[in-house]
Amino acid sequence: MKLLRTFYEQATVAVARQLLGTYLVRVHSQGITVGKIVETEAYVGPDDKASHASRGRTPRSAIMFGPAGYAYVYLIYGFHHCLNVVTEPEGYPAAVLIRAVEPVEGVEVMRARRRTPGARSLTNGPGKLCQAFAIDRSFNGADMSGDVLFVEDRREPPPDIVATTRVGIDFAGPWKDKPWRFYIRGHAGVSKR
DNA sequence: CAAGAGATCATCT
DNA sequence: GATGATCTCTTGA
Repeated sequence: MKLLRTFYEQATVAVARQLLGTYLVRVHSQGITVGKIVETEAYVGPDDKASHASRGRTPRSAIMFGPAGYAYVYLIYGFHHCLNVVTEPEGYPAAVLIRAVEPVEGVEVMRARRRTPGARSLTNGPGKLCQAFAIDRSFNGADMSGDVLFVEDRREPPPDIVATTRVGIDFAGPWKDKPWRFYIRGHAGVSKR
């Protein structure tokens, strides 16, 4: 079953944890790609110094202030796109970054879009999975309850979750120590242990 | 296997 | 004008 707005309106950390073990689906004319979500990070509220929303509402961060269930996609380091889903009620800026998935369907399409053919490194990082799933800035603001990009809950038993600190945010002061990165314990598709 | 450099641009100051 | 919610390749052990 497809995850809808009511799911994403929950507390961000709860959404980040519950997304583990669900399936990211991308419908494209080249073929459908599906990946099991194995790693996420939560960016929570106006005070989280690691979050793009910590400097208030800007043209870029405005989407995080909006209603839940929409995609927030941005370009980082001039090269890579990162995919987030906006969470919590409208007016409260928060989102979940999808950091890694395990390729499930459409592996050949993913391989064609990626540089390295190594199956294990196709989608084990936020920039990598965006490339493999053909997700770019045109998806910023896209409705993730729609038919092109969405998440499916296939009702599997909940995974064993590891909570640890987020990656690449050393500048965030006390907020860098928040245990808001989550991944499935022991899973090979995680970007970093 | 680990560490480091370089690539490159939208966004905010 | 500075800087990143990263990735890949190269180097050296």
